[in-house]
Amino acid sequence: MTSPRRELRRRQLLEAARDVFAEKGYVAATVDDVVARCGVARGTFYLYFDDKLDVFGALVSDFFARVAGSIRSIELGADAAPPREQLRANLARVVTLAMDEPGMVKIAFGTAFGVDPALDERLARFYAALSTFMDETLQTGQRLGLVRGGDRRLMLSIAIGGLQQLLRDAVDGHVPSDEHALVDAVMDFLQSGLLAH
Amino acid sequence: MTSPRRELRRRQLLEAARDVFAEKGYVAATVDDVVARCGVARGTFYLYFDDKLDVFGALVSDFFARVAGSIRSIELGADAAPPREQLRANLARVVTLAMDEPGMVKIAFGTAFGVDPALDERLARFYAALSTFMDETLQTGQRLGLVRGGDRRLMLSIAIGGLQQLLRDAVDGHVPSDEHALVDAVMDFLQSGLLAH
Amino acid sequence: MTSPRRELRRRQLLEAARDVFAEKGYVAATVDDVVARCGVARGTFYLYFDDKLDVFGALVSDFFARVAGSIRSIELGADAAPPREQLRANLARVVTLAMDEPGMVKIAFGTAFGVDPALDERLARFYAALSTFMDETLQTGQRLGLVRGGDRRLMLSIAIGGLQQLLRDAVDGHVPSDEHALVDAVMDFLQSGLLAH
Amino acid sequence: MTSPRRELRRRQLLEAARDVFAEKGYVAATVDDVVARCGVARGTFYLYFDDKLDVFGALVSDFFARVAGSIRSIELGADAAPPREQLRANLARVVTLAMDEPGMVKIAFGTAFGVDPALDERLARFYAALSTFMDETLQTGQRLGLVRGGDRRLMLSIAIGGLQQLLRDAVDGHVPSDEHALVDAVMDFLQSGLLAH
DNA sequence: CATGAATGAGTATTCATTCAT
DNA sequence: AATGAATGAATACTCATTCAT
Repeated sequence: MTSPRRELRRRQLLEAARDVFAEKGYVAATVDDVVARCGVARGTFYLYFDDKLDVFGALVSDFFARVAGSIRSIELGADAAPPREQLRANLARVVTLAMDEPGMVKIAFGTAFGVDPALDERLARFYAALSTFMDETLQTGQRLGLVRGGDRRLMLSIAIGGLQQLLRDAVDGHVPSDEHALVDAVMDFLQSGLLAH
Repeated sequence: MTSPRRELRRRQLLEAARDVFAEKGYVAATVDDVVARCGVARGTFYLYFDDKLDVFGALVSDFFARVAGSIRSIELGADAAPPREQLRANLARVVTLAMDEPGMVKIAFGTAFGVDPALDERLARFYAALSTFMDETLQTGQRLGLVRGGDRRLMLSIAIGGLQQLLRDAVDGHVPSDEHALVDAVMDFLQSGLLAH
Repeated sequence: MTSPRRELRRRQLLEAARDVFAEKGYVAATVDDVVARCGVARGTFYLYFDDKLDVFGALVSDFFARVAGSIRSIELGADAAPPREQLRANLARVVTLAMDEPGMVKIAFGTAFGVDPALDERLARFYAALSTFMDETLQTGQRLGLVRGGDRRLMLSIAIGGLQQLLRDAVDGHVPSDEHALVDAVMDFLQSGLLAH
Repeated sequence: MTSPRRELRRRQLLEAARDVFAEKGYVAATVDDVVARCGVARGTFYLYFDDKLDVFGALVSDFFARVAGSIRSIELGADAAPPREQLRANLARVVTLAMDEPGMVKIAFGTAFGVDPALDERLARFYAALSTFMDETLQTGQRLGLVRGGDRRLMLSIAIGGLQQLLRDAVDGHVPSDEHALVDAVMDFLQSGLLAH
């Protein structure tokens, strides 16, 4: 059904779209840009995707899936690593993934609402899924006394926003993109905040 | 030069633009939407602004100025309030401002990059200014031992990103928008991070 | 509200559209053709009409209204002309109208179903209105003994189809377009059919 | 030359095309629709037909041939049936054919002019052929005193248009499609027109 | 000051047709 | 014979901006 040739072309288009979106943003990017980068004709694009939003969705949903897939549940067994180490390892995987896919970081975290209602809905779904997932994690953490008390929604909003911005800035070269340093910075923030004690 | 009448009309247009941008986003918003909301003709818009980007710039630069203006330097004199209280007071003023101008929060923090190179540059300038301003504050804080050590750019990226997201979520109704609760949440984060001790 | 200038331009566009539709048919006609014939820019068209279908609708509904408006009810008063004369006069007015607007005859009677669902609906509404109107007339005629008995729907289908085709052929030059001859031909058909007695 | 297998496939494609054209109209119908209904690949279509217009032509010319073939010349021999009966029999055969092929009625009588110049020409040729054929019949009828006098082109235009419309309406369900009733309606019209005597 | 008619560049999308496999 | 991937011409529609009145 999906011949290897077809699969290859699809992948080519996805990569081209990713690069174009990352460079010019979703709105400014044209289907023409994408096919030109692929060296195929305009119509070819529509053999693989319904429209511009469809590629965007494919790109973002795949990226979010990989992000989610890189996060492991914190194990509490006697022979498991300390929770804080597991958390750091999760963070490290996410950071690595992000640094490996700078384009996707720009796309997934830099595409604003309000451009296209259909796009909005799509992004909202992704964020909601991510949020729910993280909320459950946090809830468990609180129950186990690993996470301090407080309104989880507020804590999450700040934490996710902070991580997003850090990754975005790293990708844009505004802050150093050394993975270890990034992970440390986040861990420090999560452990101690910003102020001296 | 600027008759009061002219000033009034300009302000009307600015408010209309703010509302339209907040509702539909910069890209989807049309000059037509703006003038329709004002009850003036298409051409009138161009008597007050160079183009669409010009209103956007006026809106955002004014907002950033007000944000910056609401922040007071931390005083260390013997009869000054404790630094932490001053920090909280600053935060409170920013949060109040943001909750008073939900539209501007959406616009300033929710406008996508990549829509228009000129717009990108404009937004980048504002963020750079904000970042520089905060960096100086942080630097002072570190020198005085009020802020823990660490790479300030990383710390700032996380803190600013976290605050932005929190304000955005509050404005969008994703998290409760009680000002006191928001301030507390940020203060807690700055003081203790997320993890239990 | 509708300035005379605006009204003029609208009329120009309507006439251009009518000519283009008549020459190339609804499908083959492009908005470009229409504006080119008017010497205005592409966008101007959309200041006056929602889209291609909108002009078509305006054209056809106006034409049907004029056709309907040219038909007078048959008067039966003592001092009224004989019904057959009144019928002939009605027919003559319709034929005159049609010969004055050959383009509209082509458009109204030569645009097929199946091109565009929205178009279909529009045409169907017009035909339904015409049919209802004629049916009532026929019903009255039967009651008064002026029209022979029989299934009115079938009689109408044949009569309307016959008249339509005659007008179309006259407009296309397939049959002579002398108005008097056309009226006579239809009257003869209505009175005696085709076969000798 | 034409293997039975090839012939079979061709027939499949023709029927699929007929159904698709009847459902969506010539313009809206796509080659894709046709091959999809056949379960063959896009390219296969072009192994049997030059292009879209070619199938249309094959369909319509075949249908017109069958219509023409169902009409017998009026015999005048002493032992022949009365001419009026022969006329009715011809009519009955045409109506039966039409009701057996509702799709073809829609296609042949319901395809718009102006879609494609080549298609226009093709349809015009068919109508011209039908018209010539009928004209000769009518001429004979007039010579024999079976048909009343008058301009044959006008009479034909009305009669053909009336029959076409009746068949179309029957096929579309706008009028009852009982074959006997349809034939009677046409015969009545040909014999007596519409008005009472 | 204000108007609003006019402009025209810019883009997503469809689909008949070809051709290498 | 058959496939189906690829082509690319063709078109409707939007909207920021200008300018004559």
